[in-house]
Amino acid sequence: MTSSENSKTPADWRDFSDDGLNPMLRAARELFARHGYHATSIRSIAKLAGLSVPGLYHHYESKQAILDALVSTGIALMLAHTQAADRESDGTAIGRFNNVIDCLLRYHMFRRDEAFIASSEMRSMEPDVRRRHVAARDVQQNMITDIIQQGIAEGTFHCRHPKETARAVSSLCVSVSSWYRPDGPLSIDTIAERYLDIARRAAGFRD
Amino acid sequence: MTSSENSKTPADWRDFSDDGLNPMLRAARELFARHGYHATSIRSIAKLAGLSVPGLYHHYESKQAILDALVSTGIALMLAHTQAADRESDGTAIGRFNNVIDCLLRYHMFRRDEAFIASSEMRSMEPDVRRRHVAARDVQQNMITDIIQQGIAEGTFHCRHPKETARAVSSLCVSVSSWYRPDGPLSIDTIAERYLDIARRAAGFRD
Amino acid sequence: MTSSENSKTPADWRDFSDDGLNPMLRAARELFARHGYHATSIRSIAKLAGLSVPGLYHHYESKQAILDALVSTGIALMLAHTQAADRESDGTAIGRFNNVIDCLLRYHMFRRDEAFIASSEMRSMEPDVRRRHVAARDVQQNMITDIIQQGIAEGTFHCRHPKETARAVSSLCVSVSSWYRPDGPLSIDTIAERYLDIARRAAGFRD
Amino acid sequence: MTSSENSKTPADWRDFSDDGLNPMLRAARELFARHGYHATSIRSIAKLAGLSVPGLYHHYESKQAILDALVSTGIALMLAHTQAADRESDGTAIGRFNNVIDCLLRYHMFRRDEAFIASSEMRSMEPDVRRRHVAARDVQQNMITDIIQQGIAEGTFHCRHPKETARAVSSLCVSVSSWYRPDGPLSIDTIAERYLDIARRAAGFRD
DNA sequence: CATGAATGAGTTTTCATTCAT
DNA sequence: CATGAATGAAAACTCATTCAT
Repeated sequence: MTSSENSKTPADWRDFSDDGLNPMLRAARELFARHGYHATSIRSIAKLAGLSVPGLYHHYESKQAILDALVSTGIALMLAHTQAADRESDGTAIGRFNNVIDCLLRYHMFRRDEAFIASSEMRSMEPDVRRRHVAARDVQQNMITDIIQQGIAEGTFHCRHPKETARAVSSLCVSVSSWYRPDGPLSIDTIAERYLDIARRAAGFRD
Repeated sequence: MTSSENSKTPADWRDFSDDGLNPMLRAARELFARHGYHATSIRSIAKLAGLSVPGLYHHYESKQAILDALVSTGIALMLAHTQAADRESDGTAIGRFNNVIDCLLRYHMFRRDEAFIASSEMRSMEPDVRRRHVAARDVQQNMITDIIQQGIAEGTFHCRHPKETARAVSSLCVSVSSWYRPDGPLSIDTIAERYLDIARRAAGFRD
Repeated sequence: MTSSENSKTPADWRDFSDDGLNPMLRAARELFARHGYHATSIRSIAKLAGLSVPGLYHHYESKQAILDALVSTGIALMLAHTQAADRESDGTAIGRFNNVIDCLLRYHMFRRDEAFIASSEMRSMEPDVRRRHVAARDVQQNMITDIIQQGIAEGTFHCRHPKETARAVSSLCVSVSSWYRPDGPLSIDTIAERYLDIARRAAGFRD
Repeated sequence: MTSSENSKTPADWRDFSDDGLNPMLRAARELFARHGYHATSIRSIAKLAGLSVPGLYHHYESKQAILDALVSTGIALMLAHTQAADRESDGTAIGRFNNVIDCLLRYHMFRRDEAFIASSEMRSMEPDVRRRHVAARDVQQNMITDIIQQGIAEGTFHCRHPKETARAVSSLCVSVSSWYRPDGPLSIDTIAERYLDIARRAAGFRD
């Protein structure tokens, strides 16, 4: 249920090519993203995954467990990659910011569907599951707050409300997953570059 | 079904106090926002609205019609207010930007639930309904793009990609509706001020 | 609710031109004939009749009462006409047969819908209503049995089972209402002539 | 869902003893015949068949599908038997007529309910289903027309309008299903004999 | 008689889930 | 793991009918 790449350091934090999902989670991802959790039936997931309904239940004990697994892998992947991006930066606030936000933007494009589900189906999660994912998201947000605060201390970022700014920057990255289409006019590289620029300005960066 | 404030110029574009919704739409708003469209039953809407299921059907011919009515009034309200905010500005790019984004932020807090539903339940809308709302959202987005382009021409805004920037600014405002809580630590005025600041920087404003 | 022509002797037993139905019964007739009693809603009857639902209830206390009224008028009309046809015959078995069956065939074409409903919606009638209509149908059937028995006595009809034969002849007439269409290739006169011929032979008439 | 007897030549065209229907179709047959399609609920069918509503849906995808299956088997059975009866005749018009009409009469008594439903619920069938059954009925009618025309050519049948006559004869057989009761005073054999006699005369047979 | 609002009881259908094989 | 059968609960929606105005 968990691909090896998710748990520890990824070889390259810019690379999201192997999605490491089994056919069931892949099916669920497609359907949850297209129709939403509640509008997706277990039968349709099983069908798209190419197995029977009891076959699906053999792997996941409930529909909720599928959502959980899907979002868990997604968030773990996001954290592992952004943490690697952070570690591999030059350690300055702007270096960290560039790496982490670039990574976050890429994640929300390469893994558009997981990312979209993680943010749009919070309401559909049972309390426990929800709490875990909210906590994971907070870790991500704190990472950005921390970077901005470091930048303020270093004098390269100029903003008065690091927490609000971090949330705004985070929202910006997340929002990309709701409109990005692989067949759109701009490449992931181009979008990442432009949005990183916008994020940097939003955070009050001046060189 | 349509409050007088929605159709024409609102008396004060900063004022969203009268929601003008009937008990049925109010119930639907609460439930759609809390659980999502598909997780909300007609029964529960009727119950919360204080009438029977057929009583509800007497007013709205389907669940979809309720969603449509709710989102329609919401978007009409948003457009009417932001357009008033635009008209009542000093006409400079920064004046327009300040007014429109301030208005948009306030809308997404005062009418958090309608706004959230409008953005999160796009998938749940039938093609026709969806098309209408996508079109309305585009009008809003174009207004921001136009302002930013004017700012570039006037030399007060410095950004290379007005369309992307407008989308980012718009996303920022929308995202507020997904975390704002009336009982949170910051007032609407404070949040609006801080986010407007962030948005201005994101758009490359320099005075 | 009852047209004057139905109650007593009709001026001409061959003439079914004035249907004497009010708009409500006319609407019910069309809809019951096309979709069946249970598949027809009170709302659709009211709509087609051009009045409101409570308006319809002002005239008929229930959907069942509408069916009753419709079938009652139909059967009364049928009986009045066939009895007139019988009275106006020359009194011989063949004379009576010719008149009565001709009349019956015409009724089932001119009043195709009422006739069809009367036979197809027996199951939809409440016990009391049903009993009354079954009784009325029996009167009609007995009239034919009586004629055939007279014919046997007179030596013009040759059949061993007058009751079965009467039922067969009656069924033949009723069945016309299930396929006859005013815009079909044959005129009512032609069909009446041909079917009367068949009926006469079925009853064992020899001249 | 399909009994072996329906598809090909029945061992004995006079034998309709094995109805080959599963409990669901048997329940539907009873209820459709007694109350009509629209007055019968899926719940009542499931209950009479001894299973739950979703259990019923596991086998038939809709109420319409049940009607279709029921009428399809019925008509297939009728055609298979009458065609066998035709084949096993001596090939003369009167031999064919005797066999086919005898068979048809027996079918409409032994399978009174299916036969009655097939003719009374045409209106309740969706266009496609309806078309298929109308076509099947036409095959049956054409068989009779063909026999009568052969009889005219052979000089044993004397009638001027073979098509109308065939329809009348067919109607006669069908009508039996609407009044025959197994516990009535006459046996199937007796009724078949008497009605065949009437039908022969109606068709203008003279030996 | 029209209008508008309302409702209890019902409809067909689908859901997530289970279990025997 | 697949198949086939099954189910309680609930979904959206419609019905005939009523009543105040």
